[in-house]
Amino acid sequence: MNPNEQLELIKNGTEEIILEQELLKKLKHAEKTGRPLNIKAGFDPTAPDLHLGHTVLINKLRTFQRLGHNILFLIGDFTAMIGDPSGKSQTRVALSREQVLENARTYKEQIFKVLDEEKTQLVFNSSWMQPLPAEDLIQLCSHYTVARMLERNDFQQRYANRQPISIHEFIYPLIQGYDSVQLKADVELGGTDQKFNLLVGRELQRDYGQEPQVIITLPILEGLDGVEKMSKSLGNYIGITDPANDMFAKLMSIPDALMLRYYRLLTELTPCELSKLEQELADGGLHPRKAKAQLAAMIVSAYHDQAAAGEAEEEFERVHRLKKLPADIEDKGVIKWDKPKIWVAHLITGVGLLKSSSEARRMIQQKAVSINQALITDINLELPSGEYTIQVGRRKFCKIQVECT
RNA sequence: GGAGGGGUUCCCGAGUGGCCAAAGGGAACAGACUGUAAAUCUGUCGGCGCAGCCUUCGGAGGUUCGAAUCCUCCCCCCUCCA
Repeated sequence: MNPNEQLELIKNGTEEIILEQELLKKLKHAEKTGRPLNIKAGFDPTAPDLHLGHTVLINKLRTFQRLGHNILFLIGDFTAMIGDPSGKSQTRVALSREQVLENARTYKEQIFKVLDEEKTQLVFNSSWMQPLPAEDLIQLCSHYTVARMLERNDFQQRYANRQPISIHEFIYPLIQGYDSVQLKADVELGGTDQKFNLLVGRELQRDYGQEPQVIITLPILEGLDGVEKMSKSLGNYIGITDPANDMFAKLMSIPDALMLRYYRLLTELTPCELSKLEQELADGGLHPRKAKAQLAAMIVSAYHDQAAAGEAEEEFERVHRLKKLPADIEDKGVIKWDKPKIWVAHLITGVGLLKSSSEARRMIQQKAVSINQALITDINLELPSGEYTIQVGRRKFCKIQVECT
């Protein structure tokens, strides 16, 4: 593929490329010399559960990989000790060597669902940061000023709002930039919230006498709520190792307004196909529910397979549209009770569907509890020995055998 | 070193002696409706076999008939000045 075509493909779905001309130049140079570009992307080893939000970037890495470039998947095990201060500021605990390696292993398992293992280089920034003498670190710090650091949006805001900023947080962008120097990165990818850090890399490379990297920022994917960015800590994520049924159901629960964005960022639809889809949705030719199910099926197929996607869709239909019991209900085994009858609330908590009998009481009052498909209305209901299928709300089910004595 | 601000139920945040299990918002959960766990509306949202009782407002004491609110000591966080 010629450099111009490559550029088009790379551009699709990106937020910003700094600078596009430089990228084109690099692509041309790579083609001429046969030396592939070094494509860098850094990940924090503290969060080894990858979710769809991460895949926006990983998919872009795959694009580069398919174009024959060299992927440097950087695990920021050294920087993890600082914890990226971008956005929220929560001091993180330093990880042990063992934990880092363990997390790295988990990363590998996950990223190679998307990337080609053979062609991906996994690097750790501790390998050059650990041995770096203090003098050199100080020297590194001299390349940047406090005023310039404070240009970064979140630092600026925190400073203005009298929120604390620790000195070591200033070092984070510097190290990230220094990683680019070490790796001689030609391109670095990151989320839009990484823009500042990525730019520091350019400046440092220049200072260290290298050709500055091109930076490509990618949109931050919103989570299931459609507002906050997808993250594990906010609980609004879809993990790429989620079971097919969960993945499908979670995708069905995104707000309609988010659908096209998910299509654009998470599937391989071309811009042309996307606009066609948008058109169909707008003129009512395509039902939003169908469009969403199709999206869900596409994504589940990518991380599981087509058969799993089909089954997940059937299951979803069964439980949520037809409101029938799911195909597989967890069997909780036997519960023994030393009285002739058991109170429903105790049964529900005993089986672990709810945490307290107060909660069970409320759920019953809200008409959310059924036993053997019959709605429970009496809060004082007591049950004798027998087998029961309990349902609380739409999503919690279990089977239990009760033995009263 | 000096001055000031603050720690409230999952989160943000009100409350400065009783009407406070604690406003409001968010999250979450449930119900209705539907096109789906979209959207919208309504409700719930510490525990307890619950019209009652018990435990909560950084920690420990104290004042009071009564404290998240007042006093004492302690712990933690932040800002400004130097």
